[in-house]
Amino acid sequence: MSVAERVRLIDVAREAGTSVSTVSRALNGSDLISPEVVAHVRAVAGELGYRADRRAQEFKLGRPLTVGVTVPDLTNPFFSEVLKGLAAAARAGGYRLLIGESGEDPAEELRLVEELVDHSGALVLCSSRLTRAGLEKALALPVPVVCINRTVKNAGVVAIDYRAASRLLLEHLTGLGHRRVLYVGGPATSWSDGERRRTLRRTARSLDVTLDEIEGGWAGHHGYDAGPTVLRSRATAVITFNDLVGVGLLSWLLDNDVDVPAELSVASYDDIPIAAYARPPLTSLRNERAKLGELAWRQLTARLAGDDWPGPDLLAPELVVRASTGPARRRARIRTT
Amino acid sequence: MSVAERVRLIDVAREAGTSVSTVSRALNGSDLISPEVVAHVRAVAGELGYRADRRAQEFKLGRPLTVGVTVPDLTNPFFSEVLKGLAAAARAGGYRLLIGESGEDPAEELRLVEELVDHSGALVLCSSRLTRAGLEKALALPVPVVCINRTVKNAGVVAIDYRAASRLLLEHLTGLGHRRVLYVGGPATSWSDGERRRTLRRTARSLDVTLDEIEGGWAGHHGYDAGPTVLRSRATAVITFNDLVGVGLLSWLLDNDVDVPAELSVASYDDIPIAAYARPPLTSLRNERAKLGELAWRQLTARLAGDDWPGPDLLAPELVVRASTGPARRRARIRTT
DNA sequence: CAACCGGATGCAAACGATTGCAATCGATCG
DNA sequence: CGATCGATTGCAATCGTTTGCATCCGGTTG
Repeated sequence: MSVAERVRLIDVAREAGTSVSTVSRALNGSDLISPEVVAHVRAVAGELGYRADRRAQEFKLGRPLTVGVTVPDLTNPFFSEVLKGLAAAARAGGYRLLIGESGEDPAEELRLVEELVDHSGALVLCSSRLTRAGLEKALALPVPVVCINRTVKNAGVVAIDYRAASRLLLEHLTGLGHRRVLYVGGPATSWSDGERRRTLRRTARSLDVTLDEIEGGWAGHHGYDAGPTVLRSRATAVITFNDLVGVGLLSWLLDNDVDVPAELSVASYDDIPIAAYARPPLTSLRNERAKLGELAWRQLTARLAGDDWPGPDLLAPELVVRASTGPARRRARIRTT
Repeated sequence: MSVAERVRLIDVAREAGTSVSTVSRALNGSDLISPEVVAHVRAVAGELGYRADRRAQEFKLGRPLTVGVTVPDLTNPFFSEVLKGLAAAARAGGYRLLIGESGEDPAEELRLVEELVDHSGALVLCSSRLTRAGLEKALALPVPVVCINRTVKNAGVVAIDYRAASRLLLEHLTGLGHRRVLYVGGPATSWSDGERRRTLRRTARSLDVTLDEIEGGWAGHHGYDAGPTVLRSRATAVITFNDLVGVGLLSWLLDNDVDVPAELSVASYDDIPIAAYARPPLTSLRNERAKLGELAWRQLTARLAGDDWPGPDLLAPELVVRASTGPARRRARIRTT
């Protein structure tokens, strides 16, 4: 049963007693063919279980119906949801998604891009970790490129408005009386980490808040491992690169009897589902990730239609306040671990 | 810059002063061509930035270098990690992955399968939610199909050994003195939920444990929403369909001052990363998800090489005991919420 | 009645790559 | 010195589909 012979156009033509051109036109809904013939051909095709060979089709038509996408990490819900939105939009437009995961590695991402471009008519780079030089190379490829969460010239750009995001976070914290805040950073290759730092610094200055920064990463264990350093710092509130890091940090703090938020407030970016189920539930910045994917598709279709790139789309986030942030207090004691 | 003209084989041939056949052979490493010509052609191709048109290549070769995969939900880390393993293995074999998400919907999955098969030379159905009839249809398609976490005839099968899994869980709980256990189920369309139930019942019987079952789902909120029902039950331990549900349930229990594990033990399947960061950390069954993907690829290559399907691959899980399970106690009180 | 017309259909040429086979060349051998 | 041989290279067919153009047909018109 499995691995049967493929039915081709010519088989349908023979069975229907017509030529391949007629069959092709009938199936593709050309108005050059008489209705009876169309009906007959359709019937025969259905009977024989004909399915067009998409490879031959795409080859002949020359225009690939596939969009290549890269993400740093498939297991991060942020990226999965962007993909969800993008996939839905692309599918509605008759396109398919070829997904590649770079594993947070710029070199691997470049390899991936070169591979994907051979199969796709367009490229979407989600939170690209490429170096500047790598990005140049990608943009020189003979297909349109959209970047999600990375601004770049001569490409489509869809990003979260980190300026607004950082302002929301810091205003929330200063409103609670915090004057000293620690940022636990993300991967050095991440453009959005850079943006978070830049906008946090700038906003901190304007709000007269002292901002400290340490290195972190993108996953739960990065947050957990940052625990001791966080505890030693003199900040009364912590902002983490994303919720995974935030949840990891919370876990360490609870393991070490630090009362959140009484002793230390924690807040983060992204608001992925587990943020709500963390202990204590994590204050975070909600963003419409699926919409990022949708907008990327919109930019792409505009470009594929021959227009110039529209301007960058910026998505404003929304602060979801939960129990992990509270009024600033004097730190109970300086501990060492 | 963007959207430049494609360089074709004939352009390289012209520039190099040879024929297309020579160029093709030179680039593909045929030993029929003299080394100097190979070097020259390679140089010219590089200079011109030639990249083979994969559509033409695949078309001509007839064998698609793409594998279609369906998953119910991209945001579930379980599936992402299976994809990771599969993608890595496929890539190493020179294949690409076309990924489709069904959104836990059997009808959508069927549409997806029919779409993917047109673009792929093989199909991997990950935790397929297809109905029996739908699955029959998929298996009748002219490509080999591998099912992950679903057993079926005339297809490759890779699955987690739920019999062993359920035994590990229940033995752990009975070892702690639990005699009445509640299972919070998953989606009705899930084969693996059925397996979990079946093996739990069977093992419960042999261990003389009373097993109750309620309906649940696949996501955190399903666990959270099950909270009241769980609390009303007379069980001293709960097993949830997966960690997302488990974490959601834990969150509800903590919100409602139920002491875990003193009053109620909670354990689960899958051991995704957040299980370790939950409060309390969740006892769960670790499985090698990436390996599931790898094995699926192995089955596929065997089949593509013309062999029969090898037998099913079963992966034994391992119990990771954390703080969410503890000795059974008399329930403090029956509460109503 | 011949010329014409337009709708319906078939013929054949593409698309870009691979590959069996024939052609070419210089060198070797009898 | 001509035949032969092996190593290279080019010619041309091919994959399945789409599509411009020619063809064919019956019916209408002058």
